Amino acid sequence: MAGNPKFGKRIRALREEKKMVDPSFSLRKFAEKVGVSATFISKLENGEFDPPRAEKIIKMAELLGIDADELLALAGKTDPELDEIIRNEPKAMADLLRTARDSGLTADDLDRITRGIKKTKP
Amino acid sequence: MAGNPKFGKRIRALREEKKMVDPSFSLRKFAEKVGVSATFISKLENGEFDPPRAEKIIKMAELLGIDADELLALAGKTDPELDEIIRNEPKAMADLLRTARDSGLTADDLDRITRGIKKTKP
DNA sequence: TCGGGTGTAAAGTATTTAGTAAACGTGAGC
DNA sequence: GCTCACGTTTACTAAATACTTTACACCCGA
Repeated sequence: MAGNPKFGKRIRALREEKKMVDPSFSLRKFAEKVGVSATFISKLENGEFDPPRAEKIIKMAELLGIDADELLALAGKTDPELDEIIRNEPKAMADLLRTARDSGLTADDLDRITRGIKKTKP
Repeated sequence: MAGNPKFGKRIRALREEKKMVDPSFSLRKFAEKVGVSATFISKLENGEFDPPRAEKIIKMAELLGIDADELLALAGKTDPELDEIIRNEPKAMADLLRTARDSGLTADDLDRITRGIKKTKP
């Protein structure tokens, strides 16, 4: 268990912010909502435990009102659902992703492509 | 260890094919090249062991002359490199992938997009 | 007929992952 | 000055992952 300070700090910051307006976001209550022990959240927020599995990170993102994929990325993980999508068309998807990387596509570029797909394939 | 018959059968078929022209593709020699024990390859090919980690699957694909991403998909895995690409732009990438899935894009559709990127972003 | 190479089987194991339970010190409110 | 909720610390651990070692039976050419 190496720990991930960045992830921990992010969770703590968001949770404390939420706790201001909603006291049910104490460490213990939050832990219960996520489905882990209070110890785990404490160590996690202090960067002493590694982030939990994807499923629980997604739950945390939900509770804290942030984007799950961003939080997963911060944890060094990926939504298993995305891997499944890749596995459905491995060669073409892998090619697309590597090309996107090698061409230095920005988030905006990617969004444009996504909108293009939605437009032509309703 | 549940085992994965499809993966195992694929490896065996490809290895035996290779062995026809190159005797250094015996089970033992192949195992050594991949970096695992002969037992492991035997059990793997008989669908009694789960596929090894991505790194070794990629090595197998190399040795057998097939696409690594396809083989990884057959193993129910994804090249960690692809997850890393996603993590670099998590929201936009996740959006793109889910949109591709929901719009039912085929491999050809994906290839067209990839070619489009290469054309406009040299 | 025996040494070497083939694949297979039984049993075990190191490492990693993903956490837990229980006790502890601290301050806030009654 | 008691108690209650807070976050923290110490000390583990269950289960999964990713394999290995050793020994076996079989066949082929010398």
